Amino acid sequence: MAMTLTLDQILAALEKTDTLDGLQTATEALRTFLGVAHIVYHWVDSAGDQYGCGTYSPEWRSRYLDQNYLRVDPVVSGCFQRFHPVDWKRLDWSSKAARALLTEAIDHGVGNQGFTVPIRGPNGQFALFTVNDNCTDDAWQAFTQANRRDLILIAHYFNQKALEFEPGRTPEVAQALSPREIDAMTLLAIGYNRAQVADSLSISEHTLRVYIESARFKLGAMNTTHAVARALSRGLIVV
Amino acid sequence: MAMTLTLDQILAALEKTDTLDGLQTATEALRTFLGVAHIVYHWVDSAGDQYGCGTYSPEWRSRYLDQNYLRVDPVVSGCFQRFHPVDWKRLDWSSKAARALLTEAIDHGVGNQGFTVPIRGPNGQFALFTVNDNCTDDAWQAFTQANRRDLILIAHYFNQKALEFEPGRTPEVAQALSPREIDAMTLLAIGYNRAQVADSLSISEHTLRVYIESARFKLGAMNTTHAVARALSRGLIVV
DNA sequence: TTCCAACTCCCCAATTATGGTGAGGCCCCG
DNA sequence: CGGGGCCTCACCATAATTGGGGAGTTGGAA
Repeated sequence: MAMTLTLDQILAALEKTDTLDGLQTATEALRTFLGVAHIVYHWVDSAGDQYGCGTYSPEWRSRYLDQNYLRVDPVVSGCFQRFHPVDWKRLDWSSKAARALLTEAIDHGVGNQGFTVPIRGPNGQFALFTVNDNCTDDAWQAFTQANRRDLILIAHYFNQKALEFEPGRTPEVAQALSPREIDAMTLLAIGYNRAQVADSLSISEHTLRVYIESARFKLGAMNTTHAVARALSRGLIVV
Repeated sequence: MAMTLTLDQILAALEKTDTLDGLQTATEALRTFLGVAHIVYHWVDSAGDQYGCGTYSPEWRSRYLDQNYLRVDPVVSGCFQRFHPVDWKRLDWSSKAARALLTEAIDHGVGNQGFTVPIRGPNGQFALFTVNDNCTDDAWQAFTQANRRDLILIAHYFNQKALEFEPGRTPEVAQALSPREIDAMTLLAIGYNRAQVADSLSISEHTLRVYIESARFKLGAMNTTHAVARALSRGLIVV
């Protein structure tokens, strides 16, 4: 079968997709198009849920979830700290857990080469788009250099599509924090206690409490630490 | 002068840029290349700091900063809640302040059409990449449709460059937390109090305290909330 | 104009977190 | 085989946070 698929066609197909299964199909098509072993789109959810579509074997996928490899995967933590796409070779595999993960992944047919594009959306949404293959370093570098831009674009479109499917993504957005609440959360996040925060904001500690409590309410948080964590992971404050 | 500039050349120039002025130059070149009135890259910092390079008039730029228009600009708030690029016409201009802003912007030569790409980086970094022009709706739609992908890519490269200039963005190598410390931080970040965390981990609350304190020490944090915030923003835990 | 959200201030009592100190067992690496 | 990090447990006293009340001002939106 001749290769007639183009990037344009794939992106157009993505735009027309109206089910999650559509993403799965697009992923398969993409693999053929790019000529790599695997393509994975992986949404790392703030609630610890994960959604992904891709071409990894079901065994590996469930193994990854069961073992909570998310916690030790250098691809996840490495990409979380970076903006630009990353070649797996450039990540930190020094920890034993990480090396064990890699070995096991290769055993599951993941391939020895990988390239992952981090993607971020509103409310601290974070996702990964990965391609990988089994080949030499040189071949892989040539591939990633040649396709870098397309991969960035594809990752972008995948995420856009995935966000459209996300249920209840919009309602939470409405609850923005007021300026004072943001101030309070920010100062708490940098380690100030209530007395220090109140002092920094030149308000009474009593007033501060009102802000903290209303922020907690808006964020659906059970306590201050929770509220700050949510504000952070939703990108409402930055430290 | 013939138009010989290509997207490749601009992106290559961006990659070679090694000063902030370089971004300014690239912005100007880009305007010529795309044939629009203005190009602006705008980094919106949560602390209220803003960095931008672009082709808006200095008057408008300082006016925008002085008046703290960031707080009322529908482009900013609208893009903050979206993942995909946005045409200014699709934003919410219903508030009086927003309409006043738009009128004033047009008076300052900003143009009646705009298209903005939101971009997000690690640690909640948020930036905008905007093109705008003075033309009809039809012409503008044709332009944005034709250049959408390039604009996404350019925005991406601009942000990558800008992040490289950011001081202290590649800070001390985050000291890793032990598995138990990660457990503790994670459970605290999802709102559990110490009793609940200890219960979840099936350890005594006394033991838990040891983890929290050692995590706090490793993270250089002043209190639990601070420690959780740091663990989150360093990507050591994902909530 | 009227309403609402945001900002500001206050008390009391109960609950929770923290600081300081100490100690035993386990496993890995040099 | 010893040092170091990790996991586990405990007490005491103090500091900090939280829950549940109530109340007045202001500025923008319907």
